[in-house]
Formats: sequence, structure tokens, C-alpha cells
Amino acid sequence: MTLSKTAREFILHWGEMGSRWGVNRTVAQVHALLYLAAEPLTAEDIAETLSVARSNVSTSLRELQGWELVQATHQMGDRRDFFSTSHDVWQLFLTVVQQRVEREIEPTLAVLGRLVAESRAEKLPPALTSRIAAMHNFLNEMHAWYMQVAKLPPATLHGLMSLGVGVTKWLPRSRKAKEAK
Amino acid sequence: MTLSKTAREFILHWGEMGSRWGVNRTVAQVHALLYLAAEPLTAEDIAETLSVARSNVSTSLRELQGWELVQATHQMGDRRDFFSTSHDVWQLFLTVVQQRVEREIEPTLAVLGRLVAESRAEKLPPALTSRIAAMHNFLNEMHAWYMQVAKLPPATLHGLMSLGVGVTKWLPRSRKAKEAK
DNA sequence: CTGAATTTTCTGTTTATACTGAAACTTCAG
DNA sequence: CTGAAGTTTCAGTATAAACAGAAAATTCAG
Repeated sequence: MTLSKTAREFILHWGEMGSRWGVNRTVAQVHALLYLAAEPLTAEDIAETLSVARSNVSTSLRELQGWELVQATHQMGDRRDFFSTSHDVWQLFLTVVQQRVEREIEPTLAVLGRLVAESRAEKLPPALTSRIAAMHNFLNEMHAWYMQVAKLPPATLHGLMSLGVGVTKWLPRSRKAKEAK
Repeated sequence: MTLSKTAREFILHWGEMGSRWGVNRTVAQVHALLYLAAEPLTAEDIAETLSVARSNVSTSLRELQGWELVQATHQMGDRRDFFSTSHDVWQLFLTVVQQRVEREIEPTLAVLGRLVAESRAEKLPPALTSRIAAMHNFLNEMHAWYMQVAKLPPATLHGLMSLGVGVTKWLPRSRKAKEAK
């Protein structure tokens, strides 16, 4: 399969972005390709199109499936796996966030919680303890907020976002002041 | 300078987290150390404490200063630079987001904008064009939302967040439905 | 069962990045 | 000016991650 210059540039840029955010370049490229593709692709297709080894594609696809970003599908009379990803950007975003929260934020919360406890138990300098605790609180609040927001239907979420700072105008002054503390 | 076991673990974990998000491990460790430190440290202190080469610390500090996360300060009668970072986690977070938006999101928006234009000009398959455009729109909306929210005083922001999904209860039904489209 | 098609796993190799140590440079006290 | 203190730059080295290619494993038609 051959790519238009535009598609190629999209994929390369996406790979570049991936590596800046800790995602393997090939993994990001494979995902970008699937995002652009009109129909599900075989691993072979992907390897050819991106000029990477078949085995590299296999690993990348496995990783993308682990992230629940890519699904394998099948076609009648064809033993090969066909891979596809959602074309709904909003959903892709939520999936990625969800996964990173589970894999990175939650374990970090656990570690920080333990460190705060240790720090108190061992009577380390209060300033140190309070800094670790502050980090823990911050992540904890972000996490709690995320857990609530993630439950909203995407449409509501999207609506809230397009309101922007508009939401603040419904905050009663007193409430606003109280919560802002 | 010697670290408590707890502090060491905090710093190591932070370094690990950094590398998962595309931040050099040493850079993240240096920042974590400064975050925990009671007073500004010299590059020499940092190198000793973390057991890394003095030059590596120099590079890391320069990078952290570029991110506006670390400042150099001075003390009377001492020619050395002393480095410190804010202890306000919320502010640190906003700084990091701000920088990543400027360095990664905005350039990506520019690229995607151009690709959408090219894709239209060259009459590429409409499905392809619309997928690139969808990605561009999404990032654009996120960016616009961020730009608005980032202008709020931190206290208001924090207040909004601790409300969680509570904000939705002020959304008039009609408005909610309309915006949700 | 057999063997072709396909996928996965594994072992080296390559590559990109991080890192060190030394040298170069800068700053400033005397 | 001079040289000690401090910092940055740079060239080479080390390390970890990514990758390719081959081998192994799996699946399934016949």
C-alpha cells in the first residue's frame, strides 16, 4: 500500500509526538496509519507501508491491543488478522488517558501514600513530609476529578469543554469563594 | 548531602515517571531533589547527592531552567549558583503543561492545519481529509479550552476541580443539550 | 496428519540518547 | 593581571531501547 505525501507526513509527525510522550515511535506510527486507513489492515500491509520489519509490527500491534486502542478483526475466507482502530478522536483520547491513569498515576499514588506514611512514622523533617504529602494530595485530587469526569457521557464532556471558562459564571459567588480556598 | 530512604525513593520514582513521559531521568531526579530540599542547592550538592557527573547536573539544570521550573539564586559572599524550585505543586503542574502546550501542541496544530489544507487542495479521499481534520479540530478545541482555563486564578481552578462533576448541575438542560452536539 | 500460511518469540545488531571526564571558558578576588 | 573557583561545552563511551531477521510456534485446509 502506498501513502500520499500528506498521510506520510501525518504518520511521521505522530511518531515523533509519540516518542516525546514516552510512546515507542513505531507504535505511534502504526496507530496513526490505522487511524487514517479506510479499512482494517493486515500486519503485512502495515509493515510494507511503514517499511518496518514484520516482527516489529507484531510487537507494536500487541502493545496497541494492550492499550485497547486497536482491535483485531477477521474476514470470511481469510486466515489473517485485520487490525483497526476507532476513528473517534475523543474516544481515542479517553482511552489513552484511562490507560495512563491506571498504569502510571494509580501506582504512583500508592507509592506516594506509602512514602507519606513512612515519612510520618520515621519522624522525618516535617517540611519534607509535608512536601511529599502535598504531591500526594495533588495527584489524589486530580485523580478523583478524573474519575468523576470520566464517567460523564462523552457528549456532556464535550459540551462542558466547549463552554470553556463559561462554567464559572454559574458558580455562586459564595460557593466559588468557599471552594476556592 | 545524604538522603533519607524515603526521599531517595521519592526521587527514584520521580525519575522513573519522568522517563515514561518523555522527560530525561536525571532531569526529573534533579527536579524532585530540589522539590524536597529545604533550601537552594548548588550543582555540586546535587551531583553528589544523586551520584551523577557534575556536567550532567549542569545540563539538567539548564534544561529545567528552560522549562521555567528551576531558578538560580545567589547568596552573599558566595560565587556559586544555588538552585531552587517552587514548592507549590499546582504551580509546577501548570508550568509543565504550559511548556508542553507551547513546545508540542501548538506546533502540532500548525502541522495539522497545513495537512488539512493540503489534503483538500490535492483532493485526497474525503475520508482521509476528514480524519486529519477531526484530529485537528480535537486538538484545537482542547487547546482553546486550555487557553481559557489557564487564565483563571489558580484558586478558582482548584475550586472548579474540587467541585468535580458538580458543575454539570448548573448547566441548563437546553444549553447542555445544545452544547453537547 | 501434513504442510502451507501466518503470527509470535527470540537473539543479536543498530540506533538514539544519556552520561562521563576532560578541556575550555567565564568570573571575580586579590 | 593572574589564578583560583566555578560553570559550560564537547568528544567519546556506555546504556537502554528499538529493531531486524531467523527460528519457532500456531493455526487450519485438505
